[in-house]
Amino acid sequence: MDFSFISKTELFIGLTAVETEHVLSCSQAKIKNYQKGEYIYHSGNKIDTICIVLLGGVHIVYNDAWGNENILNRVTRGQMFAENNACSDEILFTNAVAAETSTILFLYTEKLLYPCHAICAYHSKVIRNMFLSLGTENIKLKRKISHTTSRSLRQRIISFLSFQATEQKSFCFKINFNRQQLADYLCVDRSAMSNELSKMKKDGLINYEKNVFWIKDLKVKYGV
Amino acid sequence: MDFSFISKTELFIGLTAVETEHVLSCSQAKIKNYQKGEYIYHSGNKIDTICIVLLGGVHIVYNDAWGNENILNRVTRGQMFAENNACSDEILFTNAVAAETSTILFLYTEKLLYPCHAICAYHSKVIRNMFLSLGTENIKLKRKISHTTSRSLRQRIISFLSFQATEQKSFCFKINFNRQQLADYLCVDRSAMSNELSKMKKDGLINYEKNVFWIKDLKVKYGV
DNA sequence: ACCTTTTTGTTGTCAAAACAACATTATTAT
DNA sequence: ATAATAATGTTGTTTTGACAACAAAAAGGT
Repeated sequence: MDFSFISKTELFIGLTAVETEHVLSCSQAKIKNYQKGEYIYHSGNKIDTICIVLLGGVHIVYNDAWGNENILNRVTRGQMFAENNACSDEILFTNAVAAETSTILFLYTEKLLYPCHAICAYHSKVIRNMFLSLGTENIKLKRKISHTTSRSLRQRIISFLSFQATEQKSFCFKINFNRQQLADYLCVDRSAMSNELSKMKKDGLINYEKNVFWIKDLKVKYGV
Repeated sequence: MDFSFISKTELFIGLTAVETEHVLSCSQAKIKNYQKGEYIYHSGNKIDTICIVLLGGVHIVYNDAWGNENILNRVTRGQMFAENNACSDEILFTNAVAAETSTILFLYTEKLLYPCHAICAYHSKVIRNMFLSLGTENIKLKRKISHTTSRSLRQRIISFLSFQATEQKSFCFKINFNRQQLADYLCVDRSAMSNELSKMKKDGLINYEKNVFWIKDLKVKYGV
């Protein structure tokens, strides 16, 4: 393992190669190789490791429930990914796919971020709480951004509903927003949104009754 | 200080009142009282403390460069605020104002989140890096959301330019996006944005030349 | 200097979505 | 049960901003 290189990445800045090696060994870091196209993680799952690209490149890919694909980001050598999910208990809403033959370093949050010698157990718990808080909030913010970047009202709704389906692991699910709250969340007008929902129902894309929604028309592939 | 209460807040979950007291004393936590309307922090500054509301309530307020005010959030008893800025080196883009007579607990990030006994100094550095990373990302995400929640193109531009002015502490500043990048960031069409910029120039709100912008006409309110 | 490519600005058209106003259906209280 | 209130759906009008197509200016290369 190239500790010198790793010690220059964002997470290990300030540590020497030797110190980095020490941390990695006591954190049970793991390395794995991926062929182009192989999945590193899948949307809908939870993870407990931070990932760093040692070789190659990774695409962070978003797939909605109707199968539309969108590459959100390309992560290259030295860059970290999945760190927010690794710090929270939220499910992933993207897939990570090797864009080419790649080597990925996996670091267990549990080992890496919570001091190994529990000298100051109180602090350790506070640190844990804080990471959980920041990580979780980050995920929620990213999710909101991903649901509101589309310029079209229908796409925003699709994005939101797709996530609900993923989260609840079912194409039939209940949402916790009322219409006004959902409109606010998606940054759109309530009546326009209601109208668009009607149209989507007419078009056979979805069905709903009150706050229960069904995603239909799934001839199109879903989530791989 | 009501350690029992504090031990039930997000940051101290899992700690007993006694453990919480221990952490707070070794973290040099400070308490301060505020009258209604007093500022707890100001937009444009940096902070090194996490804040928790012990009594009263706090408004997180956003002011754009033209003076329009917008209450983004109300933080009540037991809730934490400013934690992301405290974990990053980014400037605040909101003000925190006491909504009523309030008591605020200030916790130094430095003392609180980096273990007091430097038994495992390597880990300590990694933790620091990780907090910096998560906190900074958080701020950037929030900033983007705040610039894109407005439904109007002009308001989005105003929001973005206002922040630039705050960040660069000047009503004349250079932006690091080209037009296409800015449009992507604000989730709008480039040509529509260019057009709106022209109109804003005609309306005397701003002036610009290439990537240098001036905010003008600071008396006029907009978009009320 | 010249040509090529990229970036930015301008204009007109059109569709999408905001907005307004009201109808209908739930929900809650009395 | 009935009235009152809130939430949701529907329709028509108006406005905004996306989109397309092109012009002008700037940047980069030879």
